[in-house]
Amino acid sequence: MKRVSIKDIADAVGLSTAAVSIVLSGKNKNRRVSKKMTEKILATAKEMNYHPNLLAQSLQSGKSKTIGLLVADICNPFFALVATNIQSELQKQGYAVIIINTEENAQRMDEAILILRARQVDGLIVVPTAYGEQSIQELVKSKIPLVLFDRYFPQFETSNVLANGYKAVYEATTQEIQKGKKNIKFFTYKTPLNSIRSREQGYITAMREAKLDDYIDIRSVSYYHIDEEIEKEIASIEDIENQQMCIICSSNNVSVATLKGIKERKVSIGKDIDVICFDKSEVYNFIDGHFTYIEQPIYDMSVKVVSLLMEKINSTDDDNITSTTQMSCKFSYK
Amino acid sequence: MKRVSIKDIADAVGLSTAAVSIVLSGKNKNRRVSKKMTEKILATAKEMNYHPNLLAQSLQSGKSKTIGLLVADICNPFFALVATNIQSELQKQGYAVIIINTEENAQRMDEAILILRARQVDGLIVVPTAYGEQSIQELVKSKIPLVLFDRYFPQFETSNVLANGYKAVYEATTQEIQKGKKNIKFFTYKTPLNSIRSREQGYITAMREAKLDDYIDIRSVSYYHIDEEIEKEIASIEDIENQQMCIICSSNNVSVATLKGIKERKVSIGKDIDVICFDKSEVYNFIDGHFTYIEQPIYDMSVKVVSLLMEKINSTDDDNITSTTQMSCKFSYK
DNA sequence: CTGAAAGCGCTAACAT
DNA sequence: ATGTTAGCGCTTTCAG
Repeated sequence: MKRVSIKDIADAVGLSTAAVSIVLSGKNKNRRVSKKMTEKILATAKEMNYHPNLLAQSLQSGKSKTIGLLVADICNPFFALVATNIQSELQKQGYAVIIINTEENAQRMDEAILILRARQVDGLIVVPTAYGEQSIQELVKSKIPLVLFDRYFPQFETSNVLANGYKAVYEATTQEIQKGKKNIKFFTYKTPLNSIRSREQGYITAMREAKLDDYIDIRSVSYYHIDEEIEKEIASIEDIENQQMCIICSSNNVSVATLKGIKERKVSIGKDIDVICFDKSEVYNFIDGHFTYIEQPIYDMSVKVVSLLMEKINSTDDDNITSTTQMSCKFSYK
Repeated sequence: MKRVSIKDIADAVGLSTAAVSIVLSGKNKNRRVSKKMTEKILATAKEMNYHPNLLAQSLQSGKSKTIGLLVADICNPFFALVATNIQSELQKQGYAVIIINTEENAQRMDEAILILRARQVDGLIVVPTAYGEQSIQELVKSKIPLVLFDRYFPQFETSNVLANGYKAVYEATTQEIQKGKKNIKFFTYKTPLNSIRSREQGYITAMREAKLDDYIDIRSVSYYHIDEEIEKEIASIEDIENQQMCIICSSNNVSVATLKGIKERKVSIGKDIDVICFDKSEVYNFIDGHFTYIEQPIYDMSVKVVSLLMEKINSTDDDNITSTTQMSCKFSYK
C-alpha cells in the first residue's frame, strides 16, 4: 500500500512531474498542458488514488497551513467553545489547528511555543497565561503572525481580541446602583490577568462615581480553590437575606461557585439578594430565582481573531499594524 | 529574520550539513564528530538561534509525528475532557494532535479524514459518528494506524477502546430491582450508536432476567431536541411522585435534561423518585436530593487509546492485531 | 505547449 | 574522524 506520488502519475502518463503538478494543483488556467493530457492526468490520479502530500508542499512553499492555538484552560467551557469556533473558522480557510493546553502555566506555554515553531506554524493565536510576558515578548520579537485572545500585556505591541469586561461590569454595577442597591460586592480570584482585573476596575469605577466608596467590597480567593473559598466567603456573610445585597462575579467559575454558596444559604436569588454572573453556564437552568448574566460574544470574537490573524499572515510588507479589538458583552436575564 | 537552517550552521563552522545534523540530533554517540567540533556546532547553533524544521524531518523520515483526533462533539464535556487527556498524553511522546470536530456528521468526518491524511498523520484516533461506517471501512483498508474510541462498528476489524456501558447499566438496573423497584424506565435518544444502544441492552437484559418484561419502558427522543423532548416526557408522567419510579439515563445530555424535567415537577430525587445518571456533570451540585451516577474512566480510557495507537505505529510487521478494550465504569452517589 | 533541473531542510548511505 | 551525495514529494523557474 505505497503512497502514490506525483512522480508515479508522471511515469504512468508519460509526462514530467511538473506537468502533473500544474494540472493537479489547478494552475492550468493558461493551458500549459493540453486538454487531452489534462484529462488523462486527472483520470489516472483518481484511478491511482492520488493524494497530495501537504508536508512536501509546505516544505517547498514555506507555508505549513497550520495554526497553533494556545489555550490557558481548555476544560473551561468558555475556552472550549472558543477553540471549537476558531478551529472551524480556520478549517474553512484550509488551515489545520494544533491546540495546546497550557494549563495556566507559563513554562508549559514556552514548551508549546517551541513545539509549534518547530512545526513551522504560519501563525499563532494565544490566550496567554498569567506571568507569560516573557514568552509573549519572544513571540513579538520573532515577528511570527500572532494575535492574543481574551488577555494581553499592554507593554507589548500585539494585536488583541477581547471582550470589554470593564464596560460590562461598569454598566452592571451602575444598573444595580440605579435600582437603589448600595451593598454591592465583587467576587473574584487572585490573578494579574487584565481580563479579570479590568472587570474589577469596572466595578470600582462605578462605585466611586456613585460615591459609594465605602461600600466597595472585593473578595478575592485563590484560583486553585475557587469553589471552597467562594463558598466560605458566602457562608461568612451574616444575615445575608436582609442586606439588600448584590454580588457581582468576575468569571464563570466564580459565578458557579457563588451560586452554589448562595444555594446553601437558602436565600432567594433576585428577591433577597441580587447576583450578576459572568459567562453563560448550564447550571443556570437549575437555579431558582432570577439574575442577570454577562455574555461574551464568543462567536464574533472567534471570527474576529481568525480574520485578524489571516490579515497578518497575508500582509506582504511587515508594517505589522497592531490593534486591540474590544467587543461588547451582552446582558441576559434568567 | 530568516530562518536558520542546518546549512547555515554548516557554512558557519566550515563543516558539512551531515556533520551538523548528526550532532544536533544527538546521534553522535559513536564520536563521528570530534569533541571540539561538536562543541563548536552546539555553540553556533545556540548563537544563531537554530530551531529544527520538523516538516523537513517529517518529509525525509516519512513520519509526521502528528496524530489526528476526530471527535463527534467536542463541546460535550465528556469528549472535551477526553481530548484534553489524549492531547497531553500524546504530547509527552512527542506527538502533536490535530483535533477536528465532526459534529456527529458523517460527511464532515470524511472531509476531516482527507485533510488529515494529506497532512500525513501517523495515526488516527476516531470517535465515529453515526452512519460513519463507510469512512471507517476506508480507513481500515488504508491500513493507517487507527483506534476507535467510545463507539465502533462490529463488522470491521478495528481496535477499540470503550467503557462497558452495558455492564454498568445492567448492574444499576439490577441494583434498583433489588431495592424493590419495578417501575424502572430508560430514557435515551434515537441513535444507532452502539455505545448508547448497549447501555439500553443492559437495561433490557436486567429487566428480563428479573421477569419485569412488562415494566420495560424506553423513552427515546430526538438527538437534536433532547432537552425539550425529555422534559416533555417527564411532564407527561402522571402522579410521578407516587410511582416508586426509577429513571435511568443513557447519556450525559439525557441525564441533565432529566434532572431539569424532574426539577419542574417538584418531586424529591432519592425519595419520591430514583434517578441514575450517566457521566458526571457540574449541575449535579445544584440538585437537591441524592442519586447514583455512572462515571466512565475517562483518564484510563485516554491513556489506553494512546498506548494502543502507539503500539500500532511502532509495530513493524503488519500483523495488525485488533482488540476491543472495554473498561469498567464507576458508580458514585451524590 | 512541454520537460528538465533545482531546491525547500533534513538525514541515511556511501565515500574518503 | 569527517564529507559528499542522493532523495523524501512538491513547485517553480528556465530552457526547449
